[in-house]
Amino acid sequence: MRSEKRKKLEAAGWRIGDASDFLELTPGEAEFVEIKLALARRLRELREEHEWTQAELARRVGSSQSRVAKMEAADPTVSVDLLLRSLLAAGADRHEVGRVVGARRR
Amino acid sequence: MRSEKRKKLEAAGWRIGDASDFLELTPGEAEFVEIKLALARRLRELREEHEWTQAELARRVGSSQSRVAKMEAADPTVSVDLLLRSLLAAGADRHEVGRVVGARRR
DNA sequence: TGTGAATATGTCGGCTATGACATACGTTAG
DNA sequence: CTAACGTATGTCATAGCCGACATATTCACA
Repeated sequence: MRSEKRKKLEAAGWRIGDASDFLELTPGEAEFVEIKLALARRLRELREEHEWTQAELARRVGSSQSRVAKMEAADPTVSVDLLLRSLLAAGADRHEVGRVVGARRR
Repeated sequence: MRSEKRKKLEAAGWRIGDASDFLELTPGEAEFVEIKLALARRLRELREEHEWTQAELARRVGSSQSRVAKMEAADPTVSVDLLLRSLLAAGADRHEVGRVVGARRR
């Protein structure tokens, strides 16, 4: 499996091979990336709990299978807005989203 | 003061006078708007606690005074991404953001 | 092995959120 | 009153996210 560090850097919009491999994120940037990762993980969990395909979730959200795949991968082109809307469409409520955002590593 | 109902509709991207005055939001849409409003409220609180002007916060976020004003007003053109980044730049951590997102009316 | 379903990845035109700027409004002090 | 400061509102060009689509990859099962 790919390293957590690498995953976070890619979620932050970086690509391996960039000179930025050695750059650090500010605390705020790091927190932002972790929040996105947590939302993405929970989205996949919820989808699987419902036994929906990505295409099925996409239909419910009004999006596409490829974008759902990118959401679950915390792709840098995916906004928190879309992750949030998708989580809510997948049945999460405010309280659960807050729990996901605030939780330390699962 | 403007009614809460109206504030939510405007945050959802609607304008008074629209025929959509009578439309309802789906539960997910309503939750989404409430989350945005909660984040916006907390951002203003944090800024005021620091005794920063909107311009000062804008400088720290890398944005502009007008956009900070729009954030705090939960303007429909501001993303949750930007609200999140701003909250983190204002000193909130993951846990606090989660608390804000998940909390019922303040 | 092959074959189909699910998921991942890459790309693209269109739309939207963005920072910047101008300017209006509100408040407080002189 | 006026001036200074903070905040609100409107507009604009551009960057970035969007759904959609094509295609590659992975997986399950026979």
